[in-house]
Amino acid sequence: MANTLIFKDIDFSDQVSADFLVDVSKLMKSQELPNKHILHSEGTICNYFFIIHTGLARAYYFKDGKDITAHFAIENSTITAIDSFIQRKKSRYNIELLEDTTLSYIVYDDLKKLLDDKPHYEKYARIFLENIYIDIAERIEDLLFHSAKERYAKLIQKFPSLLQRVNLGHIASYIGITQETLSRIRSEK
Amino acid sequence: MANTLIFKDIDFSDQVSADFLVDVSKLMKSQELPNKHILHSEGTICNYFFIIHTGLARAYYFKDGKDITAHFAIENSTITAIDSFIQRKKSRYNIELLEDTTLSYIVYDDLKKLLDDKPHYEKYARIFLENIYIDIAERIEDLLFHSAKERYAKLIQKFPSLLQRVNLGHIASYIGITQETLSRIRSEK
DNA sequence: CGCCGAGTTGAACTGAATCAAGAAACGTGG
DNA sequence: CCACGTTTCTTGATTCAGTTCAACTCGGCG
Repeated sequence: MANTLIFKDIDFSDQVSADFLVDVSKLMKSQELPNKHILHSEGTICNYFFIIHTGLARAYYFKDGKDITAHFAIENSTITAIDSFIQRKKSRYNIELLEDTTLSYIVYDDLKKLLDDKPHYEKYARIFLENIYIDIAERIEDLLFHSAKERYAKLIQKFPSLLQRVNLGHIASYIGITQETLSRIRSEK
Repeated sequence: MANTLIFKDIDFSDQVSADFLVDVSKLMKSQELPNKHILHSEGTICNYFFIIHTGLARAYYFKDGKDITAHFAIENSTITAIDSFIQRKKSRYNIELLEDTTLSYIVYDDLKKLLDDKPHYEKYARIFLENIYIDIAERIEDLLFHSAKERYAKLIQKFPSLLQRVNLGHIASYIGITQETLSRIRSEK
């Protein structure tokens, strides 16, 4: 059943009750969208929480004119303009598809209503946030203590397919280095 | 009333209902503890969530033998070994007091029981995590795009008192630079 | 008085950025 | 299916921020 896979990427589904999955599923809509499709544009409030079933998306923003990737979402991963989705204010992120993609999404107001109606579901929102918090804390340590080469190696280990599917420039900005440096790292091994 | 200040540091109290604060307060215990007191030691599971009323604490860990500060908690701030408190596994963090401190704490099991008994309180746990997530995401951007000098300036702006109260070595490791570099930054202005 | 932790300063080194120029791959229209 | 322009990737030379290692200063405090 596809629903049980919804949160696979965040090791979440095993912590979620069946009734929650059923209720969420009812609110979710599916779509197939082509490569390069824009899921969200900066400067607007993001009202969608996306789950990628097949394909690939990335969240990015512009820093001093440079395109910086903040997040990749591969199969069975989630993506949203998290700043905006949480804080209900204009987002600095854009989200685009990097491949033809099938995805589901839930609308913020529907999710909010569900959580208001069934407050015991808040627990799962909490667990989701706990998980992404632990993830992001790991990334900080990565940036503080690992060299460009190590960060690249870790990324590829975690998402082996990314290298074949994504521009080097996007990977480079994701791990906080320039494309030239990434190119050199790749060539030396 | 002290309770309404509990979560001041995370801009949280305005989002919390009075009944939640009352219930939490009942579970909290207060203590006065001296400078250098160890609140938590690495390798153990952390069962406490601390709120600093007066004084100062820091969470730190050892990386290649070096003492790295991960978090400071000043007045009205919260601190715990977040990895352990969330995941219920041994922590890599130590938490120590840097000044004589008065604090309150809540025990994990009590908090869990409260959330189980009154699931609608989960909402506040969620909001707390949303807030610290946004904070930590900001720190990532800081590390990616700001120079040592800029990171130092931002920290001092955010916590002006820290400079007078904390060793330079702790501040340096918190912003991801060596003590020598921090010393040079400080001398040049 | 002498020690000790904390902070400073200097010199050499290094990982990665920047700038610039080519090479390869890609896709779009004829 | 080829040709051409655009985007992506590589390579080289130079520069720079920050590290490392080492020595030195300063202010307390037993």
